[in-house]
Amino acid sequence: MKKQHQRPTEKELEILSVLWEEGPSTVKQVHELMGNTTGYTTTLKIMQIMSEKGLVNREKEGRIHIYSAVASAENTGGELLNRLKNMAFGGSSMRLVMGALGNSKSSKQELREIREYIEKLEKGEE
Amino acid sequence: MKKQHQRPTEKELEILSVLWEEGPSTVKQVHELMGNTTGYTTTLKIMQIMSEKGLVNREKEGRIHIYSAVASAENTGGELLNRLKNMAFGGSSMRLVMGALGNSKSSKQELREIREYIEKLEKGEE
DNA sequence: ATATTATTACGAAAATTTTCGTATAAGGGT
DNA sequence: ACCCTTATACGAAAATTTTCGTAATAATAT
Repeated sequence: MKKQHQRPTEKELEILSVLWEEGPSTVKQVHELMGNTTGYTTTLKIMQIMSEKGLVNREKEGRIHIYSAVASAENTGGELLNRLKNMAFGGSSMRLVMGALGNSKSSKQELREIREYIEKLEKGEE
Repeated sequence: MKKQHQRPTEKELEILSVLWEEGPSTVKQVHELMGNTTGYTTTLKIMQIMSEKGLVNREKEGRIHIYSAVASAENTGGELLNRLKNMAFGGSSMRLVMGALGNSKSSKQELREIREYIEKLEKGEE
């Protein structure tokens, strides 16, 4: 049995990012959305590898393949966040949130939504 | 002039993590805190490379070297968070915070602190 | 002074990731 | 049928990162 949950590499994360945003896509679509910065076969190859690793699913549709992310952005992102929390913020959610909101100035609107979300969490847990 | 702000690699981040936590340290200290999972010279080598890259400072203290992180955990972590926000959460701070607080259950105490921090942000910005 | 130990320097092997070139195959158009 | 375009397969080069072995050097102990 293959090892589950391996961390995506840099390029793999880029590709996952497109798949999360766009939903199931062909190599061509992904490649174009990444800005054609590398050769087509490079994107293809990495997506093939991702398929072998189990990071993406692959459906044959006629003569082309449609790829889709196996893990959700929330799950994969959550794991990466968790790791980053431990690496850079001493495991503190507080410090991580400060790091996330401190630099990039968020809109008042956005801040209110986040606060409301946290209030909901506070009520939810006893 | 060297390119500023290059992203640390996996291992480099591990080492930075120790330096942020412990403050300026020797190779030996870092190596032990990382759990001796690889040879001593591996840790040494990577720290030397980090020094060349400008990721760490290096002070000669007698015959040993003391390394310290150049960028703060907040800065480096903030950049990585930003990248992750774009890659996995469509650039939304809201979704990122949800990802951070959603999985790992935070204490009421922690949640209150975070909420108060956000309230402060909300007041601070016009 | 000599041996032992601790620390750094350095080069290069090993492992991983990224990139590309070329070949093969399938469709579509003429 | 024949050519042209599009898509995949595959191997291997190139680039990057990680790991280690060995040597040099300085301090410490005997």
